[in-house]
Amino acid sequence: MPELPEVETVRRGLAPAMEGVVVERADVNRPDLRWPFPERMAERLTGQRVERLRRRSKYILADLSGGETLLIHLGMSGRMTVSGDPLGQFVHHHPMPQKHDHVVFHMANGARITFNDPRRFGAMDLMPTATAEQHKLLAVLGPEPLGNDFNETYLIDTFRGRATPVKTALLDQRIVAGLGNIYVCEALYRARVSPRRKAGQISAGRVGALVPVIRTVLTEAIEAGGSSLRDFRQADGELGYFQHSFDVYGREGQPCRTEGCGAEIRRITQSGRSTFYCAQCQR
DNA sequence: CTTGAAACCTGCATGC
DNA sequence: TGCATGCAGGTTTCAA
Repeated sequence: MPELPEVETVRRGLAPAMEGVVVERADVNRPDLRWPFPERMAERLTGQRVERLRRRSKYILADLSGGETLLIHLGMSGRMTVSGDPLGQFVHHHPMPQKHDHVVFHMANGARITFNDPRRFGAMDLMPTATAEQHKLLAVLGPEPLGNDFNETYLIDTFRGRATPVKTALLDQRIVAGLGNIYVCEALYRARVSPRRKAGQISAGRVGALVPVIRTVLTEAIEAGGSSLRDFRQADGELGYFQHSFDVYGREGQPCRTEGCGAEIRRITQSGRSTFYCAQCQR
């Protein structure tokens, strides 16, 4: 499910309940998600204070007082829920345990963080904070799309000579880390670039123009997530999933919203994923 | 090297 | 009602 904006929203929602707070207990209800949990994970978390919650791409990183960092990935269906926060920012009491509640963190401030993931494509791992960036899963990632290393020059250079469709290229986390199927479709629509176009075949000017569009699409989504954070505090405490208004994603057969267009949004399959676009506007 | 397909797993909507 | 099919916001691993 979650792309960069959703993961950032989860991080921001978890922060007030977790940062500076000791993990009193961790319930690990099964041996693995996508991979086995790290050795003695529950014990290694117990008694640790969460110093800081960070995000890298779609990963949440919790730096712990003992020098280790907990890495969390939500996969396709991972969800985090906060309950019982004593400040009353979240749901007051704890919900009934649900199917697929795989890990539960009991915080010393009374907050309870529940990780639920039906498909179990998510992951957790522990590593030394000092070398976190060298973790196998993080080392292969390209630049953050909202960071300075992701710029016009970089993208033009990286696309040069590539035969792969631009849609597939932007989905490649080694090129830019954090975009997923929804926001790639939305960004290409806004940039009026056809998802079928080969990355290396697009003019430098149009490739460069993708950079600010990607930034805008992600930033707007993060802001929408921020609004949802304020709203759901008295709701169910689930973080990260908020009301989206997409221009193309999931709108197959519906009219293009571009002024004076109205063509039907199409769905095609590219490297096994659905792509939504307007064949009229995107060239 | 690049590119594409398969694999991991459950749930839900749709159609017969 | 059951059952089969196809789809889902991700990423690694393997094959070509």
